[in-house]
This record gives sequence, C-alpha cells and structure tokens, in this order.
Amino acid sequence: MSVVSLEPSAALSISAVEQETGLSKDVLRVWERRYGFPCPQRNTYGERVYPDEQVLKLRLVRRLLDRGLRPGRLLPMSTEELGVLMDQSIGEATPLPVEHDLAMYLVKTHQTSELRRELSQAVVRDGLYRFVTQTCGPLLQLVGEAWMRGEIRVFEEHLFTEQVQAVLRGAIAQISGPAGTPRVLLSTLPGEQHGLGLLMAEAVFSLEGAECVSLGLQTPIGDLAAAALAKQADLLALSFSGNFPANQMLESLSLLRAALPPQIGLWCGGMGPERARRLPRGVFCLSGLQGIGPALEEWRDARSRATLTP
Amino acid sequence: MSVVSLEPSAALSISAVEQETGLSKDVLRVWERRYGFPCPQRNTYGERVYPDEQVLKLRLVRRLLDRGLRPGRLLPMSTEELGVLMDQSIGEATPLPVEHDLAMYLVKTHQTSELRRELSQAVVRDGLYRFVTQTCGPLLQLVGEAWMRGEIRVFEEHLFTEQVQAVLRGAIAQISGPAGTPRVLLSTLPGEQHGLGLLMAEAVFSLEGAECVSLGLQTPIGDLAAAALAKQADLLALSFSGNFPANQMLESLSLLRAALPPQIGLWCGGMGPERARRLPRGVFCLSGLQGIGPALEEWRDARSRATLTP
DNA sequence: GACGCTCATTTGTCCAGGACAAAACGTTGA
DNA sequence: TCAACGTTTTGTCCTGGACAAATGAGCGTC
Repeated sequence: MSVVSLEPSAALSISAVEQETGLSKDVLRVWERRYGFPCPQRNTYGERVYPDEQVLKLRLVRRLLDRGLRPGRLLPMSTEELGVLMDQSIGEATPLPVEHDLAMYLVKTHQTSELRRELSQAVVRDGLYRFVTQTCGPLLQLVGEAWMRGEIRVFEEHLFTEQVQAVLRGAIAQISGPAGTPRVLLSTLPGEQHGLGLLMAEAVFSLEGAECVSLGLQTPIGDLAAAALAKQADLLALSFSGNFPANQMLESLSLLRAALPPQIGLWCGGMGPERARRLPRGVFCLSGLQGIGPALEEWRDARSRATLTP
Repeated sequence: MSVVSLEPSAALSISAVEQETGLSKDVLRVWERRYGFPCPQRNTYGERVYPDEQVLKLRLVRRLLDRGLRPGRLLPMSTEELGVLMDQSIGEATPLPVEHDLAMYLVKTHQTSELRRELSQAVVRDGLYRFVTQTCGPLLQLVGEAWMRGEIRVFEEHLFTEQVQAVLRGAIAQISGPAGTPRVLLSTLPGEQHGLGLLMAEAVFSLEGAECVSLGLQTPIGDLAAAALAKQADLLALSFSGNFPANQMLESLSLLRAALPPQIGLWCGGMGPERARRLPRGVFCLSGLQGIGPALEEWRDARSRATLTP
C-alpha cells in the first residue's frame, strides 16, 4: 500500500513509476506483456519493482512518444539507441547569442536576483516586444532542451520560470489598457502545466492593441466556452507546450470549436499545434509569437469588411 | 479509448471521474463492489458511465475523507446527509464585511477590471499586510466555499484568482528587497494546483523582513531538498490547499524532513496542515498568515541565542 | 489519563489475462 | 494531393481474487 517513491536509489513500485513517467499502470503492465519491456523484478508479494535504469528508459520512451514515435518501434530499442533518437529530435544545439549564454549561466548557478535584473534590463533596453520574441522565447526553449538533456534540474527550471514570470507580469501590468479590439480570452487546457507561453502571448496581444482577459492555466472546456460568452470575447486563445498530448489537444479543440459560437475565433499556439499535421476546421494556428501581429491585422480587416458590407 | 469529458451534462467515463474526483479507478471499482456505490450505468460496451449526481456525491465523499472520515461510514449515506456533514465541518457561514460582498458580486458578474481596481485600492488603503490577512485570505475562502456550494463556476474562480494574483505580485515586486533573514524557499508539492496561498505567504514573509525565493507550484520532493541546499535557505515553506490529499501530505513531509539537513527548518501552512491531527517530527505548522510574524520572531530569537552561546 | 501493546476490521493497491474501440498506418484509386 | 478503406497497433476497460497497510477497539501498565 505504500505509494510514494523514496530514497535516492530505491527501486520503484508501479504507482511510483506511474507518477514519475506519466504512463498509466495499465500501460506499464500491457507493455510488459506485449513487448517484454519493462521487465521489473518482483518483491516478496509478487508486486512489480522497477529498477532505476528501467524507469530512466521509460522516461525517454515517454518523451519520444510525445514526439509522434510509436511504442512498437521504441520499446525493443536499447537505452543508447533511444538517446540517439532523442538527440536527433532535439536537433543541433544552436549557437547562442552572448546574452543567452549569460542567462543560462545564471540559471545553472541559481543566481536568481541577478537573472531577474538582467531580464528587467533587457525589457527596458529592447522593448517588451523584442524581449518576448527574441529573448524570452528562445531562452525558454533553451532551458527546456537543457532539461531534456539532463543538464539542469527541475528546481532550476522553476527558479528560471519564476523570474521570467515576474518580469513579464510586471511589464504586462504596465501596458494593459482597459479597452481594445479584439477582446481576447487566454488560457490553457486542463493538464497543461506550463504558463510562460500564455504569458508571452498575453504580452504580445496587449502590445498589438488587443484587450486581454487571462483565465490562467487549466480551464475545463465547458468553462472556456462559458467564459467566452460571459466576457463577450472575440477570440479564445489557447497555449500548448510541447509536452501536451497531441490526441487530447485535437479532441479538445474539436469539442471546443463545436461548443463555441461560430463568430468567436478559436486560436492556438505553442509547440503543440505547430507540430500537429492538421487542426480541426475553424481552429487557427498562430505561427509563433511573431504570428500574432499579422493574424490580428487580418482579423481586423475581415471584421471591418463584414461591418461595412452587411 | 475516448477519455476526455465533454458536454455540460454528459455522463462521465471512469477515467474522467478519476480526474474529476481524484479517486483512482481501482478505488471506484472496489467501492462499487463493496458498498454498492457508486453504481454507474453501462454503455454499449459494458463500460461504466457515471451520472453527474454520482460524481457530485463522490466529490463530497472525497472532501470528507480528507477531513478524516472513513469510507465505510460515508458511502452508505445520502447526498443530503453528506451535505449536512460538510456544512458542519465547514462551520457557519461568517457574516461578511461589505467590501467582501462587493468583491463576490464583481466575481459573479465577471467584472474583472473593476475587481482588480477594488483590490488595488484596498492594498493602498489598508497596507499590504492587512490586505493579505483580512481581505485576500477571507475572500479566497469565500470563493472556495461558494464553488463548493455550486454558486460560482470554475472560470469565475479563475478570473478571480488572476486578478488577485496580479495585484499580489505587483505588491510583492515593490517590497521585496535583495537580502534579509531568514532566507525562505517557498513552493508547493506536486499535485497542488492552488498558488494563491503561496503568494500570500510570500507577501507576508517579505513584509516581515525575510528574503523570499519562490519556486512556484509543484516542485518534486527531491528538487525541494536540492534547491534548499543550492540556495542556502534557512527555511523551506510549503503551502497546502484544503483539497490536497492528507496522506500524501504527511508522507511527503516525512520524506522531505529526512532529506533535508536538520538546520533547515520545514514549515507548512494552509488548509491542509491546519486540519491535520499531528505532523511529522521536525515539521512546523503555521497557524494562518498571522502566524508567520510570531514564528519568524521566535526563529530569530532561537538563532541569536544559538550564535551567542556556542 | 497517557501510553504501549495486540488483534480484528477496514481499506487501498496490485495482479492476471481477456476484450475491444479508437488511432495510426499503409494501400489503392481518383 | 487527397479521399476512402482494410489492417495493425495501442490504450483503456473489465472481472474478481489476493493481501499489506492503516485504522480502531480492547486491554494492561506506568
């Protein structure tokens, strides 16, 4: 009945592995039956006990699954082969501008206040738009990749996130005016843990003259539709990180499109939708933060045309 | 294979109920076997389909479980009887100051910018300390209770949370100095979704002259220990909402206490620990936000005594 | 009355292995 | 390039039995 994982190098129960890897118990068992991996030992009571290396491999598999690879192909491979695949899909480490190098250094040495100062300076120096698109976005990606390569730990990513969030929220508070068109409702779907993408989008939307109403993270679908109506939003914008399960994203977008009145636009952005082949009808995919400006322009054009020629 | 919950009044699959209620599939099935509740219908494929009312009742049961009651007693009861129990454990609805009434009205009518203005004014008028302890805290509880009674919807709570968060973060940014004693690391455990408690604590800690480093929500246990060492924290402060599973809280706190060097204090606060009978040795429970000041004072006393008489 | 012990009961998790829908894939034809 | 269709892969759900851990009750001791 003990559930939680404990000592550093202890072997884990099936529940603990479920938590660690995000793979359900059913999946862990059925993989073992079908592919022969994982092949946990058993304790005295016949319960599965997963050695650390297998958990590591499972985590790798999980990441590659999220990138569209399939279990039947991945599970027979060795940990090394999986590592190679992973490197390929991450791509070459891009050469860094100096300031990004500095930021990564500050993250790795936990110099949070210095990091925040650098970021704040960058906002003032470059302006919010360039800060978001050229500093924030790339940095976020760098940190994410460094985490995947195991170069930084979770808490270091958290420290980084907090600093960026503080700077961004401060900047947004300054520029957001009371009114504007269109009125944009921002949020993420349940399960999405990452909020920086949303915050960056809010910054750019505000800069482009839209009125932003953020619901924060993880709003249930029904509530998104209800909120859009209640706040009389023109657009509903959703942010997806790269880890968000692709199936769930597509399914939820379909449901949401159906639940939403047709005149309310449904836009989405982030690593999730950019990797998707095709989105449901009536769902618009923003191509990066830079795509927000042109998209808004087009929306306003269409709107004024519709108003002028009824 | 379809998983996600959908239309407003649709009945839910076992996976959806697991997500909604936090009760595992195994538990849902074994309760049905043992107590005859829940008693879901079946779809064409023989899969369980849970009507809304049963999900509602399960949610109630879940809450009461977290308060120390036991399944064998709760499950045979009717929804009404459970409601009575719930009311008892919530306590009488406290009479509201007028300003809280106004805030609740603004929440229910989705007047977000008005709400934010009111909150900002309150900060300036009453000072941050009184704002946090006398406005923010009680309001948060009111909103939570209103949600439990079904008076407000999830998205309305989200809108509220965003406004409070914005105001709090703005205020914290202004007061937080670079140094101070003790150095406090703040976060929540994985699974904790609510961040306002943490933010309020950060505000009070900062006001009391401590140096705050926030890790944001949901930091894994191992990373909390690592972060405390890396940032040379004096205290690790964790926030728990009332929904957080009591068992998990106690178990995690034990683990954490063991993983942390003894000279680093482990403090916790929020609805979770306040209801707990007894916490693990070496874990200190803050009694509300007002408890932070005295606790810090005592910590500083103990510290200076230890330094003076080595 | 506080504490420690044992024993019975309650409760959550785990297991096995079968079943089946939905997603992904591959092929064909327009 | 796209649509339609059969095949394979894959995740989730099912049943019902087993058992350890948590809880509570009863009892004796300090």
